[in-house]
Amino acid sequence: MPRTPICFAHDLMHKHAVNATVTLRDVRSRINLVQPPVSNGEIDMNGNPIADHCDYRPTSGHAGGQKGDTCVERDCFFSPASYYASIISHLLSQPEPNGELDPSFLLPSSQKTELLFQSAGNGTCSREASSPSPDCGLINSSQFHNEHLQAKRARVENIIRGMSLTPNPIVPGIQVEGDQNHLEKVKGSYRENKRKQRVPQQQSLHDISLARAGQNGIQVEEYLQLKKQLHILQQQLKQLQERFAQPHELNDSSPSQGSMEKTLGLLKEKFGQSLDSGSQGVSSGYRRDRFCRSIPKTRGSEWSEKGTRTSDSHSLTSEDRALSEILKRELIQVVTQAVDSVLKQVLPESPDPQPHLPSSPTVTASSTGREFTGAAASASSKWLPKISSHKSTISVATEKPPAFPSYPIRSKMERKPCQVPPVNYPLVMTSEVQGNSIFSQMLLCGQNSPWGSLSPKMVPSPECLDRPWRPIKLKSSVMRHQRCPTPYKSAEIESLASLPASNSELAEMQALMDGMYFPSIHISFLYHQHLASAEALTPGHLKKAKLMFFFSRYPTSSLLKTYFLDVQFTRCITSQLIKWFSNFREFYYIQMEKFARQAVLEDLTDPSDLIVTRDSELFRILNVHYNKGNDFEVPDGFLDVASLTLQEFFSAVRAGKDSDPSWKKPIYKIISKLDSEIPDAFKSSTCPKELNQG
DNA sequence: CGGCACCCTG
DNA sequence: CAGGGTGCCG
Repeated sequence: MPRTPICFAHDLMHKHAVNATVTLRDVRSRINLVQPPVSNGEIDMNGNPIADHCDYRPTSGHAGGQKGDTCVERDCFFSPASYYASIISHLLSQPEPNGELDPSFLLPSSQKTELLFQSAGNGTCSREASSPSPDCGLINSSQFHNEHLQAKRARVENIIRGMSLTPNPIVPGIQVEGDQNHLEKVKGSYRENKRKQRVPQQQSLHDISLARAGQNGIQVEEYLQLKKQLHILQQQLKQLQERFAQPHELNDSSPSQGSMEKTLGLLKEKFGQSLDSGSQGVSSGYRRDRFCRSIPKTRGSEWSEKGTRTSDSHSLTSEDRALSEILKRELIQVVTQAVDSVLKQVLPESPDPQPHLPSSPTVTASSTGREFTGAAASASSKWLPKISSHKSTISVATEKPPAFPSYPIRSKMERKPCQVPPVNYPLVMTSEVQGNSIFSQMLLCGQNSPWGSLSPKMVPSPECLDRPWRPIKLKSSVMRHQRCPTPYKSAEIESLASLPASNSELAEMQALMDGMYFPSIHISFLYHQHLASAEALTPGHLKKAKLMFFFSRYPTSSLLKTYFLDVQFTRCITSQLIKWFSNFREFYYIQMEKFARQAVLEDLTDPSDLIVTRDSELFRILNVHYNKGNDFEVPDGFLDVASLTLQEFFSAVRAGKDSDPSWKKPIYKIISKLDSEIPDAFKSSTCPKELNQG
């Protein structure tokens, strides 16, 4: 019987839920035209008419033909051209040796949207509003705090000594010259760094915040105050960086008093000088040099997590490395927290979970499984920040290729350009932290659990919950998005550094520094955190793994390591995680086989009739298994993989291949190639907010 | 041999 | 979901 040829375009599909959705939906629609659908007799789930501009072609030879590994054809063209033109141009500009697509270019990821947005802005980073009056930071606070510093010196020495063996800290890199020792290391991640450091990002936060401030009627002073705080934080970050860098530079000799003196002198210098942006070249040349020198050695390792983890470790013990990593994360976390705090205040009217989608059709996940009109934004919306774009057309297209001409999304999806902050990144903090003085709060934290509360990688394991220094709850998944650079990276902070600091803020900074200088508490705390995080996998990890299964059926152990950063991977833990996924697959394949056999019994002939939709029983079973509570929106890509799996099983069973004891292996091989990229949000232990609720 | 995947069992 | 067994692979 003549079949409708199908174009699966799987290389796009399985990596990009949105695209895949369109393709399969389209396919399904066509199938529905040819013959009634298997289960539910309605038309296309979206109620859309059948688009007819996809050039279908026979694909996988299900009906007995031999099937290659790829099993799909890859050419599928839609209109309008605007979207696909960009795809094509991307393809042309991104020659991949293996012919694989860059998974990032279709997904409506934060990165993409952000790129769009950034390209919409102008590229300058200096703004008048960022250069307020430079005369409010002239207090000589070294005098003010001299005694205090003296008193702290011993402790500072102590921590410096303690950190003398720690590897290179993380510092937002700016330049790499002038440090041959670390040049090689930096090279590896330089590309990524460059990408993260792009000026437009600074621009975006800056302008956006400014625009918001103005729009919302927030007083300029208030805004500037916040910026000042950011500035202070940044200064403190620099101090930390230098503090890390110094022991490294002097690692031949003992962490000397000289190092200490330098650091303290630096501190004094900063406190004692205006931080006038315009004139910092003179007064801060020394600092800047030092800062920049410290960058190459510090930047390389953690901001690009992959592959560099071990690069800085020749002479370090694993414990030192672990401590270093933890410290690095804390730094990132603090910056993130500060930015969140500022944004929260600058954007006070956006506590609404989806404030910039007021009339968006993406509002609900379909509990019934039936597609909602906003399916476009559904697939990744929970995980990837939606940063609106001036070019709403492209933004929409990114989220869903306009393969459905009648899709009424465009007008509804338009957003105000100023509504940029990615609200899908929770800005959830306790009220304490939301207070105006985040530094005081940080200090406050420091008394019990300095920084520990900010650890992004701590899963609240039972042991942790009982710790006296139990962290205040602070969630921010802004951090650690390797492939989704948020607009709030250190570059932004840097851009705000041209602000003068007030006396009180300097005092706060001092206090903060003091808080950080409790070495004994601090170090032991970090070690405890580290050890605690290593012990076992928790139910939260299991749930996370299950959700990850929607994206990856065959994760490698190395991939798992990158997504379970709060787990210290022993052989046992690794095996357990691997085993989990093995169990997941087992259940998955059992269901697939079951339904495939059922379809065979029902005398279905065309494998392509077997489409797993959200309202199919098979999906329901899978969803219950992997997504109990239905609090995570299953990506469409999973439906596609499930459909293909089902079809493969169906074809095999129908062809009688199941008489072969190893008849499933070819299917496994096929499915194993359909893993898609797991959203970066999973890298954060706080990422899927659903995980923390359950 | 270790690591991994699959299978079977409880 | 974990344990244990088997088989494959580098």
